[in-house]
Amino acid sequence: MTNNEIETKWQKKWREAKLFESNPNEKEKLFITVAFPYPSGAMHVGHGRTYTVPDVYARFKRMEGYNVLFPMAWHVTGAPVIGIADRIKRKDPWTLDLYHRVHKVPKETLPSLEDPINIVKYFSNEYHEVMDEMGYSIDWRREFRTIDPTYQKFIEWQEKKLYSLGLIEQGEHPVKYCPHDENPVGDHDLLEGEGVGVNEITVIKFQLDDGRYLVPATFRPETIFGATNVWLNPEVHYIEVEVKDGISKGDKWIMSNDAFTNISNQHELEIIGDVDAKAIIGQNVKNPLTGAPLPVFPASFVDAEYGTGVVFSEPADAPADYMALQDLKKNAELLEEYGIADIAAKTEPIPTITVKGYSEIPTKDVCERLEISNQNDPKVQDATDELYKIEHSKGYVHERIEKYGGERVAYIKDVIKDDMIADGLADIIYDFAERPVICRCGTKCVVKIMDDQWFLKYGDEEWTEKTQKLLAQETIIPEEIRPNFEYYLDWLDNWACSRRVGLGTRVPWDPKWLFEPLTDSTMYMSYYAIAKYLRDMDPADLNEAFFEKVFLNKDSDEITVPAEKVKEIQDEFNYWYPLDWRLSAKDLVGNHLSFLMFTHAAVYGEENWPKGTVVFGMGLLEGNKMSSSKGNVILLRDAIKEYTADVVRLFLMASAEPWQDFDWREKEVRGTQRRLEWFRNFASRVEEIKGSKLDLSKIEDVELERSIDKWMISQLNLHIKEATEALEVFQTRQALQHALFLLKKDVDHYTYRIRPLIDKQDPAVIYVLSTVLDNWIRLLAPFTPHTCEELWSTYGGEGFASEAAWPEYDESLIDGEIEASEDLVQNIVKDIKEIKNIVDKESEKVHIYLAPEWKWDLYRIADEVGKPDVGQIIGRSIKENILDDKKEIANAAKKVAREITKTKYIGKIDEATILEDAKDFIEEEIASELVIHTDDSYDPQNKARNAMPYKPAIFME
RNA sequence: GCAGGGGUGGUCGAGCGGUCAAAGGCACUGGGCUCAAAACCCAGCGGGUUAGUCCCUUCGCGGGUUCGAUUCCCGUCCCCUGCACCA
Repeated sequence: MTNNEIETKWQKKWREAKLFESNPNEKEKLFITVAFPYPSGAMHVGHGRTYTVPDVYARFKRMEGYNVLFPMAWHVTGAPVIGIADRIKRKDPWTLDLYHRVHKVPKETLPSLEDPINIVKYFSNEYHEVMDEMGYSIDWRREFRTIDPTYQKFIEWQEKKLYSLGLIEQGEHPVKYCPHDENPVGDHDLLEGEGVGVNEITVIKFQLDDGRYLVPATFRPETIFGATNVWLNPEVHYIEVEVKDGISKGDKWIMSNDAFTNISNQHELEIIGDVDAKAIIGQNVKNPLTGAPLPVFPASFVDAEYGTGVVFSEPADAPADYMALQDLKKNAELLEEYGIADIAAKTEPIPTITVKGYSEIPTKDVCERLEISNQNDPKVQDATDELYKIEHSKGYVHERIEKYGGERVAYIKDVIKDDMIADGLADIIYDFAERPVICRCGTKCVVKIMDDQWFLKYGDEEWTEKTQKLLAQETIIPEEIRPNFEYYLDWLDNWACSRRVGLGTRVPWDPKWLFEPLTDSTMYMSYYAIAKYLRDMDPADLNEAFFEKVFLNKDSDEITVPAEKVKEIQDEFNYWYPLDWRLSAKDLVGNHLSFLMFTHAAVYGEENWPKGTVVFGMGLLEGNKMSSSKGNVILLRDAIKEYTADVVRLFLMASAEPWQDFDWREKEVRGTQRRLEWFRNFASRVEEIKGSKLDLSKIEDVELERSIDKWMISQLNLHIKEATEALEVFQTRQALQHALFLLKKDVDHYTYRIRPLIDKQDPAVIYVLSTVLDNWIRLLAPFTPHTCEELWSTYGGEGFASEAAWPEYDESLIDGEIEASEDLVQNIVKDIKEIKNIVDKESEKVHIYLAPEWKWDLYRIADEVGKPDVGQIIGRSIKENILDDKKEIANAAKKVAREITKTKYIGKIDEATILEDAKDFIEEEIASELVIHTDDSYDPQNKARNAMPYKPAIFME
């Protein structure tokens, strides 16, 4: 049988034994969940890590005696698959290639993915299979998809609950939007413009004499006091529109045709007709705040696509305006064409913002310093950035300006904006911070205002406070990210929770909307707890009254389910809740994980608040970020075929802690594979050494005499202890460091040490190795369950390894003296070898001298003093009279003072016995005869006085 | 910009007041096993020096606290992640 076949065999046995179907019982429960996948593509090794961590923990806890529930389901809600299906339907080559080549969907299956439902079905089925192939200990009876009718009933209840608590309200919101798809778009829907923000821009209304408005858009409403003119670009197509809604209703605005495309998604606008920019240039508009007449001038830097395509000029603080004004004054042809020579000559920057380190006209300083030549010079952007930043943070409104003069820019700009809006002098539009923003369908995106959007009020103060309380009582792993959570909970504002397009559950009180995916996934752990009942029930029975009773114990006569059934379901919920651990990736801290906390805080009492959250890092592939869309992934299924599930699991758990980024490097994976192979070989070697059938359930007890045997048992217990403690807090890497790598090192050392006994069927060796193996199989069972089951059954373990008891360590067997003993032996060997290396002549006999009693006293005293204080050490030693020769004491004390900070003092050890015990080994290692002296009766070269505790003196003859 | 995290040897990555020239892996070097290779085992892996020693340099950079700092404090430079309507 190949290793892959062995794995399949055990998966089948587990399934047949219903090993992971968890029902309430008298044991202590443990409920662990991990963010369920959105199955829009194949599972890769990055996902593998995400789901292996909870599995390892679940298996570990099961072995510790807990009744563990580890469920799984499919988050199929949302819009992305709609877009994917659409692109497959349109035969978009990039998408087809991605799904065929990267996600490995067979060619003949591809056409069926034109239906979004089939995409999520196809991949959730695949996920399920691959999770089985990975050996996950999931209770599949609780599997569901988020569009199952029963789940939708649950979501309806949940959201109505929040609605009734006043935590959902209606409002308006700007979103990135694709006019072609008629749907808001997220970053992953974009061809270009990922991460581009949406900015709010103030539109200031400058009225022409005929009553129409030029409507420049600006980030800097405070510079309105320095406005000298308005710019239009004669090359741009302008139109006149009538505003049909909002605070500017009835206004007639002039803007660029390109701007209209965007703004018409935010305001209801009616096109009146084209406008000839040339006819307006030269006319005057009125500064809405000061009433001053301002001329309209031509400028080429004006971008038709940005804002409104109209710009007001503030040459004192906007470098582009300053340069455009300079350019205009020099351009006789233009001045003549529009008959604006006189007025242009009179137009000068007006000091408006004062900022330390700059003159009254900061643009002049900057443009001259950067040697900007004209308005289309790319350096204009640098100048603008510099001034915007410095004036925003350190600028003040000029003293000459009434009402706002002397105020900080950062503070007053919003005041000025709000004042103008209140007075009907300004309005708001939204635009992208950068362009272009292009949808995957190829259409340019716009900013649209969704005005009957539903919001979850995560900005609500009381709710936030309660959620902070929930967070405070949770265990967060790693603890360092707690401040992140605290920050996010406060920062989160109202969340648009409804969508028009996608898969999902309809808003019960406003069915044209669907709940978006981050909203219908905040409480499903509750659903898991009872899912095994609901799957066979009639959705019609799952009314609000039912859920209120099950989750919140509220009685009602509207419950249609038989009372005893309700009771059973309710009991199960109460058994599993609260959730013990929630696991999810780092990038969900600011939304999903926080939302989960909000929802639980709102709906449940403290007794049902989640108790712990674990946050994951990302996956790298040979040092590069893993990404399906870039094709830079290894599919989990391929990895299993290549290396087996156990190797994949082991590598993922050993290469990094869960919250760190791991790096899938083939070379290291191969190394892991060899390590596991070594472990299997070790098991068979133990049987070989025993010389007869190995039965781990019947290991014969042996009283250990040799130090090295005790040492091995001590190390075993130490590693069990360390691994257990690490695993308790999800440190899978640290746990494996002990449970596999360091233990292996020690076993290597042990077998090396006892190698002359290896084929002598020494009872102690057999006992030690059998005991190691017995514990070791169980220690690794959570990580490499298939291999461990196989070894367990081969070598006589009882029942499933998955159900065996987690190894217990015996603190009393972890023996510092034994450790020190072995160190002593190793150091002697090392020292002798080193001396042999330096002195090139061969020696037949090596004498070693042990430290006399009084030096041990000295060491003890130094340890009591605790710091390298030679005076104090000598003083105390003399007082205790450890030796008559005070000079000797002083000499040794100096040495000890230095040593004491480098050695751990564990008390006196019986060096003579230890060395005698290891004499054969040492002699073989040094290839000489060894003579151990406890006194200096034979000491021709006077070496004995060098002896110190833990460090005998050496004389080579 | 705001917030959070981080800079360790050829490399990945532990350590977070003394036991640290710094765990473990990988790479590399020497040795064993073998006809040979892989695997496996032993040893070395900053520099110099030595009867097992000691010295110098080193944990981004510069200061400080301490008998003692990779570990604590201050400053400084650099890097990564998140900043939303999206799974």
